[in-house]
Amino acid sequence: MQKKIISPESLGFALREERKKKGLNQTELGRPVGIDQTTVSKVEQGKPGTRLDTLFRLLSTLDLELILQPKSVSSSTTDKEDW
Amino acid sequence: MQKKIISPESLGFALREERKKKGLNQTELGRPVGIDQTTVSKVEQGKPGTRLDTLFRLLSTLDLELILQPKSVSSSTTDKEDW
DNA sequence: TATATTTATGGCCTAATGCTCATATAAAAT
DNA sequence: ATTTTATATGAGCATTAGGCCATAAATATA
Repeated sequence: MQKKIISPESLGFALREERKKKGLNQTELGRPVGIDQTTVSKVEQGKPGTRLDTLFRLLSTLDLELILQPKSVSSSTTDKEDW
Repeated sequence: MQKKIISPESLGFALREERKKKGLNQTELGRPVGIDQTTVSKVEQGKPGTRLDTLFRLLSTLDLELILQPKSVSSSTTDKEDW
């Protein structure tokens, strides 16, 4: 249902999962927001230099949002079989 | 308690609030993680080009984490008087 | 109001993003 | 096995982040 993001790597991994869940390839994910396939690839691999605007554009295509909260307020499940 | 982040601007704004809440100035926030005051300033102003690694380093100083979730699952309060 | 502290800007510099195109590698399908 | 599709990687190029230094502008405090 929700996924804790603590690094560029975990972000990339979560994004990839969501993309697949939506049945998109990297090209289809990036195209509507003007992001190249090569860039999507790097983001999903967790390149730390990825820029915020790139991230937010991908999030909009995936209908995802970020929540900022104090560390470990997340009760919820053990992180498997989420959304 | 938690804050919805939909853009670099809202992120910057939220970070600034948290920093102040912790009684830190921009220099003190960035120093432990090797980030310059000028950079912190730009992040808080919502520069879209801010890099992910910069963000995560600031988050660690502030003891904050990001949650990735489908759009508007957030029930919670109307966004005033949060954490 | 004067002084101190904090934040915003600008220049200079190096390194890295992200784009386009091309291609290698991997995975999937026939 | 062969062909298609998807992902990863590399080169060249323009743009920019972010460090450092200096300083202007804005806030806070005496």
